[in-house]
Amino acid sequence: MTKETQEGLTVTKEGDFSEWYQELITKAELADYSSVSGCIVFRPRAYQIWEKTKSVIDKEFKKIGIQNSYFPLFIPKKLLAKESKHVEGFTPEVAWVTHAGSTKLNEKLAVRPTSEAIMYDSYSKWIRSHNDLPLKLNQWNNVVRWEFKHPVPFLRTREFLWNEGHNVYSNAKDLEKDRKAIMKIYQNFMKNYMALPSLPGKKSDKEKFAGAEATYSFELMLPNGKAIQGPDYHDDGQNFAQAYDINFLDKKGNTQFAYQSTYAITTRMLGVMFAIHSDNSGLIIPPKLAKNKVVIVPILFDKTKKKVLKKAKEIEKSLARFSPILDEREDYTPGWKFNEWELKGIPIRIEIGPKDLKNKSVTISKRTQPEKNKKFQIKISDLEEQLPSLLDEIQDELYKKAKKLLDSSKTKAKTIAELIKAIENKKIALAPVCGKVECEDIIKDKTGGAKTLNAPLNQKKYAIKGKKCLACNKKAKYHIYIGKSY
RNA sequence: GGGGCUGUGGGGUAGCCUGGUAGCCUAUGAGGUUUGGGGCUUCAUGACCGCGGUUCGAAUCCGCGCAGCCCCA
Repeated sequence: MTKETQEGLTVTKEGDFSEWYQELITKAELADYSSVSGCIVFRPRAYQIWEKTKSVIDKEFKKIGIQNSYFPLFIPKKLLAKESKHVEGFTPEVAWVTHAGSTKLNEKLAVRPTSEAIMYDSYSKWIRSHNDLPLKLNQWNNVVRWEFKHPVPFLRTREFLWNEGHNVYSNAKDLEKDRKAIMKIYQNFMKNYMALPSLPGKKSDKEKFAGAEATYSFELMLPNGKAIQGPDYHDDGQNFAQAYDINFLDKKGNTQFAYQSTYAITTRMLGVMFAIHSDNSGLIIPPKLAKNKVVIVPILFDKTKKKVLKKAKEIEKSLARFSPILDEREDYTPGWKFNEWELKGIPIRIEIGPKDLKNKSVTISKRTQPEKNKKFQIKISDLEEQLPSLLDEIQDELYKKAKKLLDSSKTKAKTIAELIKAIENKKIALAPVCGKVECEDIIKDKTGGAKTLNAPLNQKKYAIKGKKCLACNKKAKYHIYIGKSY
């Protein structure tokens, strides 16, 4: 039980989204600013969600043969420089270690912005024959990218936590299967645990990962009309294998370069989830990710205190599998406690007072409907049995609400004028493009900063024949979502 | 990359223009009274971002630094 208490939020989600988000994060005790600019403290309430995220996804990874490992935090300069596009992509935001004490290092060390360079150095030693493949290694770690845009807790931090998976195959076909399996794991996690719908798709050449052949991503929609990228998957083809000399002897005795993939989900997703689900009373988290699914608030009057408290403790015990919090503090009024636990996002509140005792029931309030007139009664004898379906109901409501937000944000644009209008309306638009980098620059310029998000994977659904690129008016090659992005 | 604004107890603010006692709300600790949607009350704790300058005297004026926010590219 926390000892700290907090005031509620002072601005609304609709009125001032960024101020609301900042207050939500600090007042619900999810994160705090640290003395290092751009680096936050992940407080227990947020970190436990990350732990759950890790454990769910980790289990799925292991089912398809991905093993965990750990590689050094530091990367020698010469290793990082091996793949030219890769190093170009990251150079501006790499933090360097140049000294040990007062001694200057012979070769400066990068703090990993991602671990391709250090991992593939080992991979090239380990992989000799087709019998060594596939190799599927993951690490749950931290990386540092010294961005200069202003940092936002979870959404843009200079140090963040993630999984970085790096798989190696002997052929492109296996890589394709790999992509489908991994994207499914991410998508299922977002949908079933985070209660978040997302748009899977392929990035344009301009927006793809530095060094990759192709990048696949899940795009989500924040309540302020900005798209944000969720987990991603990179098809590296043979690019890194060539740069880091990862080759093997195939069955016929020929030397071949390996095919590789990298994939990640980061702590940014926590921020996306907090932002999408929460309301003006504070944090809302899906029950499946909430550690304490229930809070019990006893209503204590002098005369009935003992009886009420005794029953409350019985209930606490019987609901142990939901990790209930029993808020017995006597120096706070029930109203205070209601507000506080709403701010902190406990999915279900159980009130028990003398009136409830008489009826052998408790008063229930769902976090998704905090209004006083939405409370209802449940018999104490039915409570344990009914809680799971109540929790499912909340999980479901959250998903549906998020789906509505996403669906209502989507539109289509055939011309640049339509696109400009869509962007002004804070929407993302599916538009036909030719795929040239210059056209993306035109789009960015004319829309005041919108960029391509990703192209739906099922392109057949959107006939491209006869359509023209909305930037250059030449033949379009595919449809892609365009919007302002975080 | 360019421009603007702001740093006051743990959080939010007043005071700054016009230099002289740092006020309020909240939180925290102890007590009393209360308790079905942020109750009342007593006492206590706790702050001028850093460095330098001007001055008898600086939160206040000036310079530099650091940090944060906003707008534009």
